[in-house]
Amino acid sequence: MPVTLKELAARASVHPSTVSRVANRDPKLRIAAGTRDRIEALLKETEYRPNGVARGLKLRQTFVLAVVIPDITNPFFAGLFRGIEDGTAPHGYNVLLCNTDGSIARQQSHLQSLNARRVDGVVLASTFLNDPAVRWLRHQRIPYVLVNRFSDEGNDPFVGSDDVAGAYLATRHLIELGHNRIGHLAGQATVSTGMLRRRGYRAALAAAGLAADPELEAEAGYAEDGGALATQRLLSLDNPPTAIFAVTDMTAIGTYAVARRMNLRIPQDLAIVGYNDIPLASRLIPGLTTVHVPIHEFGTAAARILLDQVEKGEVSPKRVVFTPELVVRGSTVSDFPV
Amino acid sequence: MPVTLKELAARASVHPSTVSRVANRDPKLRIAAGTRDRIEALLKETEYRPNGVARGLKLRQTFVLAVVIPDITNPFFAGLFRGIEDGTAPHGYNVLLCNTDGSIARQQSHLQSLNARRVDGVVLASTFLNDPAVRWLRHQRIPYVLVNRFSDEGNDPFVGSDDVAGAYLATRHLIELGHNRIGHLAGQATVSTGMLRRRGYRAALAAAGLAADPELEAEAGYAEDGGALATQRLLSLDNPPTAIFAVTDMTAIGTYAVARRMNLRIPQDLAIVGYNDIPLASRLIPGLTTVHVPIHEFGTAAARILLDQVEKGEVSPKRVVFTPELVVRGSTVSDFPV
DNA sequence: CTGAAAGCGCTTACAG
DNA sequence: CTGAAAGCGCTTACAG
Repeated sequence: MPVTLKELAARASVHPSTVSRVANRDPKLRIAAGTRDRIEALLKETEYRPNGVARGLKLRQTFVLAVVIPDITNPFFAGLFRGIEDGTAPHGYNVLLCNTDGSIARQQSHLQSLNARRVDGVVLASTFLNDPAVRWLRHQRIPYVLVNRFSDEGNDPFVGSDDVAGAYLATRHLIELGHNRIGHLAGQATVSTGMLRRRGYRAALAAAGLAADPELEAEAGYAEDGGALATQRLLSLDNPPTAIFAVTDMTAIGTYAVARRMNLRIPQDLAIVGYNDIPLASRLIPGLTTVHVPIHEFGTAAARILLDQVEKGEVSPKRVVFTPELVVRGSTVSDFPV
Repeated sequence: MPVTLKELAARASVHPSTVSRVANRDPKLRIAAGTRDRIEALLKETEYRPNGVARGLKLRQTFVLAVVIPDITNPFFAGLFRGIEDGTAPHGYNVLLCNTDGSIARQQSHLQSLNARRVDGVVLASTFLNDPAVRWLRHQRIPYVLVNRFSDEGNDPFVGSDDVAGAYLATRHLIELGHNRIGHLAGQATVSTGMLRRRGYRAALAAAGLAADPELEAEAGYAEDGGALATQRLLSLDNPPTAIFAVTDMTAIGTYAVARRMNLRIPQDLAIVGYNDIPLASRLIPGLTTVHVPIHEFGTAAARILLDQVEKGEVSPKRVVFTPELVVRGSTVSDFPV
């Protein structure tokens, strides 16, 4: 058992409150130099650190935050987590990690548990459109920030990228390369990134005077498996696409797997563009052309917004929206240098 | 502010202790059926959940665990974390994630902070040989389990694989393919996996009657960068290796990058074997031959050991050591099917 | 200048 | 069968 304030007070023959004030360097504490020295020596000797649980109860602040994401094995979320940890650890916070696997039920059960633990704030990166969980967070007055995906247009603290613009860039790039049958591996229509990237894809087609063909849009989700299945569907069309824009890099990796199985050359037989620029994207062969977003900065920006709420009680929703950039690699341009 | 026991008690005209007993389904509580119904209705209506902080203070159990790892962006640790979460969430625990980036100082500062928070237990996957932090955990009587790496031979709760055997398998595989200049990208000598995999590598050479050449062992660490640098060193030898056994898959990925830059064909010009079989290994082109360990099971096994200590107070150190298996892919065998 | 007290929200051994 | 009390370990407004 670690030492308590009471024990220390007994050993120093002072009141526990005095030890507490010395330990917390209370600036308005006037105390005899000898007493202070005695207490400080004791503090050092015993390596006293206040019990965080008791402190949390009294102060109504736990210095614990939580990150709720679909899946940490997706490199996007691993990078995001690092950004959040890097942004909050210097301020004395620890971070709980909760994976939902995209399940609404698991998300809600995690949030309830986090609320019972009185975490100081939540980073939510697994939200979907019109998410009741977000209303619930608001209602419970739990500080939160949404990352990457939003729930309702405009009203929540949010960090993300301009998904329409990013998808537009990706699609226009393929058009400029001469493709006119461009498939889209779409995210879920119930998720903002899915909806907006699809919108950007369509907008780029329209701007180029290409007709939108519903057959070329295949719901694929955000993981490799879904990407592979949807790719197969697109490639088995009578008039298959020559290029694919995938809603995320992980989805695009599913396309790589199918292309390989079918002996299709990338990009000669099938060009591919992803989204996010996870570290893995540049390691694929050929490298994956993708829309770069600053993943780590998503995390640090979210950390800042959350800490502003927790520590300064800022109420006004803040939004940080990064401008995405196209990164061209070998999956769209065949003579791309290694 | 969430509702408290006291408020509920006032509304139900009973004592808070009675509400507490109903909420906790105290089996030895005798109570008038009407009173119980009234209280239960209130509990449901208000969605009462006891304040976890207060509960933790009273019960001396927080239902919070912590995972300390080098870096969550390394897929090995992401998979490990999922195993731990999957093994502990059903029991009502949440898990704090702490990254050390291999820094001893950060590891120690994290552990101190976790101790102050009174986490119920710690999974430590960032330990090195003779780690004072492990002695400290023992001394503080914080339940813990080491994963993948151990600190002192034999005495701590531990989950890992037989590193010597795994490295032996990897090296023997290269020998059987006819290689006799086999380089080793070694982990740190201060980390058990580094030490033991090097030992297995040497043992396989010796068993085949091949002389160990110190020049062929290059300290590379556990990340891509170190792997790339060490590979360059090996390949610039007068008599460079024709094959490389890397201490981890991530290290091996550094070798891929160098091979690509130098226009070396894998495996014809340079064969490569990794360790861990992270999901990425099979996605590389060619696929990475590697030593498979059950990453997710590392996590669930560690969870079980930790929970046994926390909930049953088991003291005897438990060790779970998995037998690694070689997975052959295209990085060592050129006609390996896709 | 320092101490005593109250209280954060629970749980549970003890009374009645 | 239910209630009252103590106490987990802190912090801080208030007394003296």
